[in-house]
Amino acid sequence: MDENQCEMISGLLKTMSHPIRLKILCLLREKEMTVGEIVDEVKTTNANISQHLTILRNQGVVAYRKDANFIYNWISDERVLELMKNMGKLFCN
Amino acid sequence: MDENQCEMISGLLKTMSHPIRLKILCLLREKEMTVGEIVDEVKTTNANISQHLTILRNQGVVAYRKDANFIYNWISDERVLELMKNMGKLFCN
DNA sequence: TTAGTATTAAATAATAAACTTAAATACTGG
DNA sequence: CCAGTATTTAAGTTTATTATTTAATACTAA
Repeated sequence: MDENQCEMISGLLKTMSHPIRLKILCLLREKEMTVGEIVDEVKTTNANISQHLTILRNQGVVAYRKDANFIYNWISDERVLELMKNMGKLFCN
Repeated sequence: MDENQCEMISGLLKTMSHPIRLKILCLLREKEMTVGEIVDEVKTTNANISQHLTILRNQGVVAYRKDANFIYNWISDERVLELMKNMGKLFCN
């Protein structure tokens, strides 16, 4: 883990470390979800979720597609999925 | 990963996500180090390192022992070591 | 085209985290 | 005890992050 990799990973961890964003990633582990569905699961405003989704997208963790009025989101980085799985094993047993 | 676990893990990730703190954890993977040795490796002030070490200790990630004038630090949470190893595998190959 | 739903954007306000500096504490060896 | 080294603490300032509010955009169905 050299200097650049350290920077890169700390950026990723920062993105993942907000409770709302981690919750979103948890939800998206199973299946893709629309913004509205996420709002229903996470206790905050629509605008707030939208902002957190923007951060996740900018980090390259979440991708999205449009369909009619809805925007579907999913975890686009396979490594992040693996990392979540590993954290689950280590800290949730 | 329930609500509480989510909170707990996001706290841990937040602690790990600062570049200086992640660097410190990287250094401590190999062996325990004194504060001064860490300062020599990381480009910032003594006080700054001390503050970051306090955060790592409060999170329960790093433990320390005193020996004469020196304070030796090491990673006390085996799961964090595992997590670092996993991140290395996923993002540094 | 209009009303309605879903989502984003922009600006501000509130909160938290970080760095800097200077002073304090803790220990050692003489 | 004193001088020197290692480390921490506290206070102040700066910077970054988060939440809130309001307005805007994009699409759909009637």
